[in-house]
Amino acid sequence: MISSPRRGKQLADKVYQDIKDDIFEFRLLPGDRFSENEMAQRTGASRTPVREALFRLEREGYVEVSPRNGWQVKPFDFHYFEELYDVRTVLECAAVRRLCELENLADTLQPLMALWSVPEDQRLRDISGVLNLDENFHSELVRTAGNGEMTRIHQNITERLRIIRRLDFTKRARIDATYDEHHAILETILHRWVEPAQIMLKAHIEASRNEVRKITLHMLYEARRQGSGDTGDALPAPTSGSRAGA
Amino acid sequence: MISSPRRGKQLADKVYQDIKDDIFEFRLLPGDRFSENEMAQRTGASRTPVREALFRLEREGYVEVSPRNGWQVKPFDFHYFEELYDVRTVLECAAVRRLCELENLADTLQPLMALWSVPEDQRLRDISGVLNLDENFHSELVRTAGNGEMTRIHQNITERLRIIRRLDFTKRARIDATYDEHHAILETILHRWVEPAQIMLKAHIEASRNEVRKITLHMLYEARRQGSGDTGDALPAPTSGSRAGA
DNA sequence: GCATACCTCGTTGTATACCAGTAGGTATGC
DNA sequence: GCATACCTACTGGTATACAACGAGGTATGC
Repeated sequence: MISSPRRGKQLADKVYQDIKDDIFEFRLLPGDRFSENEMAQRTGASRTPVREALFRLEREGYVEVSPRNGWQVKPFDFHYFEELYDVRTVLECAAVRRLCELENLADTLQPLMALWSVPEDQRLRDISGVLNLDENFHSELVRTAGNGEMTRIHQNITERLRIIRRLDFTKRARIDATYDEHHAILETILHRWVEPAQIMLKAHIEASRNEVRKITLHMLYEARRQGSGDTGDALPAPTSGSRAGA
Repeated sequence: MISSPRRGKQLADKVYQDIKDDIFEFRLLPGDRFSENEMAQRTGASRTPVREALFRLEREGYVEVSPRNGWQVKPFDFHYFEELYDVRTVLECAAVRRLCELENLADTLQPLMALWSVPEDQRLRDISGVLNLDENFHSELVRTAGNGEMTRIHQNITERLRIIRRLDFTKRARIDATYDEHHAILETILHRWVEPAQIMLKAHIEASRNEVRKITLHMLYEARRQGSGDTGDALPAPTSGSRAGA
């Protein structure tokens, strides 16, 4: 059994994924500071693979380094998330246009169609499952459009938004809406109605985005309530108890 | 005199820039292979900063590594460049739409307008100068639209396309056209005519892209003429004399 | 009590030493 | 002559040692 075609960087990759998971699971909180040595101990690796992992995470916008002063998990920047949503919308609308111009549209869209036209009683009900499915829908929409670079960029944005979409605590109410909207969007694309499909997609993303805005306001309120007032649009680590080590 | 606010990673940054320049100036040719030790000698640094630089270049798509088999400059992949052009067009068209919806449009666009409505006798004539200006026009168009993330992504794409746009040997014939088209696009945006402006912009990019296509065909022809026939869409290092070291 | 200067400790940045795996040449058996 | 198996040299991956720099605490002068 060949485990993977490229064996190199096993540790660095593992450390990268570990830290990223820690951030996504909020074991590392936005604002938390740590040093390379701490992280090396925490992950059991040496500084070299840790640094490589951190540099990748830095480029992807999850952490930042001050030259001789340690690292920190980037505080939430909601303005930045808003911008990401905008770019995401632009890319997906472009994908829709491209899809509508495809020759073998029906065949291409068939797999997605199958996923999203299941009868009501066979729909997934659990939140995280639907969240995954939803993410997959949008990714596939772009991927199916056929531009690899656009797919890569969209994937990157999706991942960066995931941390905040995971907070979407009111999602349960929107599960059925999600199924219906996705199905409707696909149908519209199948009819090659470009503008209507784009409008529907925009509205769909906007809905999800409004959830995020609610969370934003809630978190800002919480942060202001218990913290000092100097946190404009950033959410600091709530207490000093959220140490990275241990 | 404070040379720079962040002093860290001086060597790694320098090495990164050096290698990138080598690639852009074709001192390192697409397909060239090299090891980390060679590159360390070549740049005078140790492997650590060299590796950091290479990882960055890898993520940006300029080089690739095979685990225990050395690095190589990524061969030209014209399909990939085509995709980048597509994404670029999508982003810039979105920027145009956003610009047309701006409140203080005239003020915002004023600097660009000043640059591109100079009388004929004051226009730049040298190729590389106009190339820079042209790149700047498109970057500013996006930046002015106000989405930082979109700007960042667009900037990244622009840089990746630069290596091939530098080959645009027929540009001289298009200098006047470039000035005229940029000016016209700006005027159209000022009138808030979204679709016309987008169409003009698309056509403008398409023209530049056709130059690239010509180069593509030419280079493929050259590569096939002197190399073996197994290079589908990749351009290998022409001869074994293009060694990285020395 | 306060400001300032110094010193220490911890941080990242860089260099080097060590490890593991692979490609490719070479020798050997047929 | 050919195929196969081994062996070596070189690769990137990882760990560690060393250097330079900065923040922050502490002591000292006022």
